Amino acid sequence: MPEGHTLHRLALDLTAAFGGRQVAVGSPQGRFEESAALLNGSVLRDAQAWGKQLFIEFDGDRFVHIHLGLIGTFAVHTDVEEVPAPVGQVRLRVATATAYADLRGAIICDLVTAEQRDAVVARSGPDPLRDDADPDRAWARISRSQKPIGAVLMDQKVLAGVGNVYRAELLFRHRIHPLRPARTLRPKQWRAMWEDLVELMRDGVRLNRIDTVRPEHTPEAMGRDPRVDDHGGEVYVYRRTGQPCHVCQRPVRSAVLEGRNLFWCAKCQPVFRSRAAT
DNA sequence: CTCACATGTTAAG
DNA sequence: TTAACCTGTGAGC
Repeated sequence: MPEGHTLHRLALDLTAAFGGRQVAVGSPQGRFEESAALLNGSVLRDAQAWGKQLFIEFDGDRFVHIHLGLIGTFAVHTDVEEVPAPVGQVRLRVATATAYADLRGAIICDLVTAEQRDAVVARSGPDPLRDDADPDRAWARISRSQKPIGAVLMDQKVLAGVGNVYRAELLFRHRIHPLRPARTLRPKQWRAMWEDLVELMRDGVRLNRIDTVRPEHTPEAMGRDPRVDDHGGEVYVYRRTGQPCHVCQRPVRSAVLEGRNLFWCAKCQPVFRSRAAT
C-alpha cells in the first residue's frame, strides 16, 4: 500500500526497531549484495521519508534509498524469538537478534551519499506529512498548470506522497472534478485541500490504512449495508466504479488519465464551468 | 489453480 | 509507449 503514509509509517517502525543499534545487513536475493556487505555490522541511525522516498541512515553518512514502487513491500517484524531464514526474493534484510525487516519487489534500493539523498529531496514537492512542508510551493505549480488537477496532484514534483487513493478521495471530499484545469482552483480551495491532506495522511500513518469517509457518511449514519464495498466503507470513490456514491447514490464513474485510473462521482463533483462562460 | 490487475516510477525504445 | 520491478489480492474456473 505504498502512498506517502505507508513510507512515513515504515520510517517510524524501522527507527523504533533498529535506530541506534548495530545491525546485520544482507541481500539474500543478491541484487543488493555488494552494498549490503559494506553496511553489515554498522549502526543504523534512523529512517526518514519524503513523500514516497525512504532513506535509512547508517554510520558514516551512508543512506539506503528505497522506493517501493507499485509492488514493493518492506515488512518489519519485532520481538521475534529467532530470526527466520529468508523466504523468497528478499532484496534487503536488516536484522538484530530479536527483529528483522525484509524488503521485496522494490523499484529502488541503492546505497547513496548525503548529497544524493539531498538531491532526491530537492526534486520533491512539499510533503503534507512533514512539519516543514510549504503548501505555497505546491500552489505555485498548481495555479500555473494547464493540466487537469487530477494529474497535477499525482506529480511528485508538485506534491510528495499523494497517490491514486488520496487523489481520488481528496477530490471527492472537496467536490472537485478530476479533469478540472488546475489553474482554475482558487487559493482558498487549495488551502482547504492541503489542510485536509495533512489530517487524512496523519490518520493514514497512525492507522496504517486510508480512511476518508466523514462520520456523517458512514454506513451507520446513512442507513446502508456496512459491507457494500470491499474497502469496508472507508473510501468514497476509489475503486468503486459502478457502485452507488455514498452521498448521492449515483454510480461512481472511472476513466484513465496518464495511465492511471480516475474515480469520481459525476453529481458530487460537477464539471467546472468558468464564470465568464456562464 | 491461474489470471489480471494494482496504492508507482524509471529507463529503454 | 512499453518493460521492468517480480508482491499480493481477488475473481473466476
